[in-house]
This record gives sequence, C-alpha cells and structure tokens, in this order.
Amino acid sequence: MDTDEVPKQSPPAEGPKKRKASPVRAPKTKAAKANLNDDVSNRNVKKVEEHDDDRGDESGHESEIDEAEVANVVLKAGGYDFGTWKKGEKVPYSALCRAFDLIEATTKRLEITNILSRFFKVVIETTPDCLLECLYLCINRLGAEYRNKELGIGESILTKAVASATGRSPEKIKADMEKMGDLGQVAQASRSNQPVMFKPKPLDVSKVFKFLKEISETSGKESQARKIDKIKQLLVACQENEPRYLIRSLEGKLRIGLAEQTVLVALASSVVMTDPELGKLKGEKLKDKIAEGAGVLKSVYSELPDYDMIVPAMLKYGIMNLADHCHLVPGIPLKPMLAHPTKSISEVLDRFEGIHFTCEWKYDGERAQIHLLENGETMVYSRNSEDLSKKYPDILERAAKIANEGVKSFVLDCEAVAWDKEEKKILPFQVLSTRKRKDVAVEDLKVQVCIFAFDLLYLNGKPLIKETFAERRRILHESFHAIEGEFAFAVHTNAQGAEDIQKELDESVAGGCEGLMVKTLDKDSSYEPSKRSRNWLKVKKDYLKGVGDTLDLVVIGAYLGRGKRVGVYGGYLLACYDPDKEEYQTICKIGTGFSEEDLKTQYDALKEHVVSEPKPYFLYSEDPRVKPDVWFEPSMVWEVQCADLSVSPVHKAAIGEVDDSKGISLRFPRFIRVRDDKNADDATSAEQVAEMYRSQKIHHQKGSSKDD
DNA sequence: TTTGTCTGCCC
DNA sequence: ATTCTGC
DNA sequence: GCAGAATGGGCAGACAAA
Repeated sequence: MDTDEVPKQSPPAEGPKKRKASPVRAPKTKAAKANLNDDVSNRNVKKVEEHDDDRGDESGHESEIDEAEVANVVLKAGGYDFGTWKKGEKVPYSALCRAFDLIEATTKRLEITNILSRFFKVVIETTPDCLLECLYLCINRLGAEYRNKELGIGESILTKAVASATGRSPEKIKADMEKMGDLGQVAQASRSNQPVMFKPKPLDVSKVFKFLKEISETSGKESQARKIDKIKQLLVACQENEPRYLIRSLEGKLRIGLAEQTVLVALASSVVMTDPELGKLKGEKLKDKIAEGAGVLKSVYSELPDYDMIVPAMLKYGIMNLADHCHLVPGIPLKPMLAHPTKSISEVLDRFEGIHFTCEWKYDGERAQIHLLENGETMVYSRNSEDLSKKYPDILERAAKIANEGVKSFVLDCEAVAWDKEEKKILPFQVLSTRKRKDVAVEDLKVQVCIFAFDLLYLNGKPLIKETFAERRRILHESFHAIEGEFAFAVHTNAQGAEDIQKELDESVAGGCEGLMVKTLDKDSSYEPSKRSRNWLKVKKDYLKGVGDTLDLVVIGAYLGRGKRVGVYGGYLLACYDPDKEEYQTICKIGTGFSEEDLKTQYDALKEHVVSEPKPYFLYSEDPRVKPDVWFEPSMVWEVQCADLSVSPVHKAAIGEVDDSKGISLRFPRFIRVRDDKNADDATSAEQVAEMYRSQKIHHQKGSSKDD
C-alpha cells in the first residue's frame, strides 16, 4: 500500500501464466491503487499531444490547460489513475479500461463503486458529452432495452474475428480459450505477441461505442463477414489491456464484478460530487447526499429505464430534481417486480409473520407489461423490457376492450399464457414459445394466448406504484373485466395458514400453474423495484425439499469452465440408463447447484475417468451445443432436480417411448448431491424417465406428424 | 431450396 | 431460469 | 439480502452453406 512505486496498471496477458487455474477476476490485489500520499504532480502526467484529426473538436472552447491542471486529474479522481486527457477531448478508451482493471482487481463493492464514480466524475468534469457512452460501455448495452438493439455477435463470430485480427488460426484461439477461459484474455495475449508495425491512433470511448452501434446495425447478406471486419479494425487499434475489455464488451459480459446496480450507484455518486452545490459538501454530509442521490436515481431508473433520457436531465437539472423530469410514463416499460424463491411454506410464514399477505397462482407463460396510451397506442413489454408488440398483435387489439368505460390509459402487469380454445385450458410454456415473434397478423396466429393480469401500475394519468398492493388490486378489478379465453385476473386467495397455502399450491399445480406467488397486501407492498426488486415470494413445487422431480443420472461428459470456473469443469453432460438396450442416453447438461468445492472435487475425481472417445453404448446428439469437451467412462451418479420434463430436440433419454425420434430432457436441472450408493447402471432408467414425463399434469406433444 | 449454424431471449 | 459467493 | 457471475432447455429468426 505504502509503496512509492507506481504500480503498473495493466500487465499484459497476466493470469494463467502466473497462476494456473486462476479465475478471471482473481487474483485480486490492492497493488493497483495509486496512493494519495505520493507526489501526484510528479508522476504519470503525460502531456497530451495535439491532434488535428477528425474527431470533431468543433465545440469551440479551446482546451488549453497547463500541466499542473492535468496532474490534478489524478487527485480529483480520488487517487485513481485513469490517465489524462484534455478538457473537451474525447475520453480515451484506455482510461475506461484502466478503470476496468482497477475494478477487476478488487471484490469489494464499495471500492468498485468508488473507482467507477471517480472515473465518471473525471468524465463529467472534462468531457460530459462522453458520459453516456462510458455508461453504456460499463453496462454492456447499446441503448435502452426497449429499443431492441443487439450486437448479433456471439462466441463463434468473435473467435473468427480474434483469429483473423491476430493472424492466428481459430483452432489456436479455441485452444487458448480452453486454457484461459476468457476470450478477452486470449485476444489480449494474442495481440501482445503480435509484432506491431506502428502504434495505432488511440481509441476513444465514442469511437468504440460508435463501432459497436455500427456492428449492431449491420445486417443482410455477408453481414457476418462485415461484422468480423469491423471487429478486426477495432481490435487492431487496441493497445495494452484494451483487447480484453473490447472482446468482453462484444461478448456482452465484462466479468469484473461490475453490472447495472453498481454502475447506477457510481453514476449517482459522481453526479452528486460534481454538482455545483452538493459537491461542496464534505464528510458525512456528502455521504448522505450521495446515498440520497443513489436512491433518487434508482427510483427514477426503475420507472424510466432509459439513460438516454436520464443522463441529460440529470446533468441539466441536478440529480435531486431528477424525478420531476423523469418518471413513469405509459409507452416506456418500467422495471418489473421480481420474486424470491422459497424453499418451504414455513419459510414464507417466517418472512411474512404477522403481515397480511395474499397467494396468487404463478402462471407458466411470459411476463407481459401491457401499456395503453391516451392516444390509443398500445404496446407489450417483456420481463426484460424488450418490446414484444410485434409478437402479440392479439394483445394490442385486446387492450382497449378489456378495460371498463372511462379507462383512457394504463400499465398492466400480466402473464401471457398459451391457451387451448377448444378445451378452454392453459397450455404449457413450450407451446407459447413456438409463437412467431414478428410480422404476425392476428388472423395467422397459431398459438392463442390468454392474459392473466395480476397488477396495475398506472391508470388514467396516475401512477399507482406507491399505492399498496391491496389498493392496486382493488383498482385493477374495478377497472377491467374478464373475457373468457382472452383476459382474466390471476387466481388468488388470502390463505394465511400453512395448510391452506399447501392446498392452494396443489390447486395451482392442478390448474396448470408452476406454483404460487406470495405478496404482502399492505406493509411494504408498493410496486417499487428500486426499493426491493424481489419483494415477492414464489413457491414452486420443485423448490420444496423432497417434493419435486428428482432423478439419479450418470455423468458421461463435461465442458471446460469459463470465467471464474476456469481450471475446472463448468458443466457436465448427464444420461439416464436403458437396461434393455444397455445404453446411456443423454438427458441434459447441468451447470448449477455446485459449490466451488464441489467443482474442484468433481474435477479431480472425474478426470481419472476421461476417455478419448465416447463409449459405443452412449446415445447422444452430434449437435455441437451438446458435444462435451471431454467424455467419461460411466462412473458417477448424481441426484438432480428439475421443474419439468420435456420432449427434446437434442437429447435422447427414453427415445421411442413418448416420441419416435425424440428423447426427453429436463427443465431447470440443478445438482443436488452425489449418489455414492449408486453404480452407473443403478441410475434412473429410460422407462422411469418416460413414466415421469407421462405423469406430468400438463404436457404437450405436437400431433403425431407421421399420420397427417 | 433446403439444411445447418449462430444468436438472442423467453423461461 | 437456479444456484452459489463476497460483501 | 443484494449484486454479480457461473450455468440449464428450447424456441424463432437471420444468415451461411450445401
């Protein structure tokens, strides 16, 4: 800590070289933090050279600043050294990447927040025009989610791009990827071994962001090649640690312990610190204002999750006045309330002890936030604020007629569930997911949906999110009416005792639902995800110990871990056993439920059983998404829990039992424990798997196609 | 035209 | 989606 | 308990390859 040396910020290609099997963001050290006691003005102050290029410095105010002022940047940045740039000049990408390095070096959230807020502060003080782009690069997005902007870049294209940009073969890149577990690091290492002819012009955040946007807008014939070309251009211009973060941005994961919530707090903090009035405060008072600002921003963001609108307003009017300018508006999706999983009914009772609550059926469909505007416009948004209006023309059409007279505008929280019109009953999620997603005419819809409404967030110009749930529900029922097969209110009761809740849970499952949602009616029952995003509880049958579907499955393959799982297997391929055919049939992959210790132990135990080829008595798909990195001799049996069984396009369990050509797979599989007491051939049999599938209350199979 | 691969987004 | 982990 | 980062099945859509 007290060293005089300025620590190197970005050791190239560090990691696997130093420590084998070290997770991406480990080892964490404190070395990267510069010390305020150092003589700041004497170090790390690089005079920024003049550029007469095309970077659009047309702002007029000439940025002539002296060296001492530049040096102060480090001081103003709270001792963190992000490098320097002139006022009004685009923020260098290297500065952002330095911040990422500093963040990656710690696991402490407060420190992460502090680093980033210091970075944002410098940006606001030098080049506020870049703040939005920095922000988006930190949360890995190109714009608000409801604008549906995607990169259309995945691992495959990225691997090709890295290979091409570094002059190495895709095979080499893949091999390195397996070793390092992070394509960003692979890119960085590859670049640093590459002879550099001349130093490229440094990247700035605007340029990087603009490139990402262009990539997302690239479509049509040969678009993949054009995207690769763009990535190459950027990658070649990267220096030092920049390839690592550029590639991770393209992957959509920074993996440095920084994501939406922390960025939001850091942003609020930086805005308070740079506020002409609030910024003068010191100590506790400043701290309080920062906390208050973070509260304001969180609240505003949950109502209007669009930084394109929030950031300019915040800089213009000040963070404390933000809510006056940005608030819930029909037409823009707000963040949905989420639910905590609970392991037992007694856990529900413990949490809600002495509090009035209600139980609602949890429908197995797709979250749908339905908006009706005063001008008659309607839209539907998903749980993640994606615009689903193109997918649900039938819901748009229905929006006006489900409302009672006098209703001019609303925001409804619902579940859209596949609906069988003939049988008048709910269909499973898998049916819903076959719906077309765009350019569908109402007449051509193959899958009908019924909307199950459970909350009302806005009505006739008034936000209701601060009302109690009891009140919101009252207004919901008062303002809308059910239409058979089209619109209904979620079934609910006010059961308060364990037995009643159990009964309700059973009924919900019998009714084709996943379980129950439990919500407080009065105390803390406002709809404010900013306060607590998971303020509701969910009880699903498969959460309850000893109730859900459990299988004992054989481990026959594994996938090398990525990120923090580098050096161990990150996931496994499981199979059931068919004693008649004497073969192991794949049923699912599994990658959750393991503690870090489990992962290590299992890696060590299983690597003994690696075989170079799959056994001839394995039945599996050649689909590359399922093919494991290593195969095992059948040895270990694991207890696995799931929510449902489904007919699978790739897995082979019980093939021929319920479908001639398709096997069965598991929905939401997770590891429970090792079954030391079982041999591989004692695993759950194909016959048992088929029986479990058949005994499900609700299931769907497309009409047997061979007879049509 | 058909089939396969990749991606993003539902859960 | 589920689950685990550091703070 | 939050926030973040591992990981699951399976679908449509967009392209690429055959």
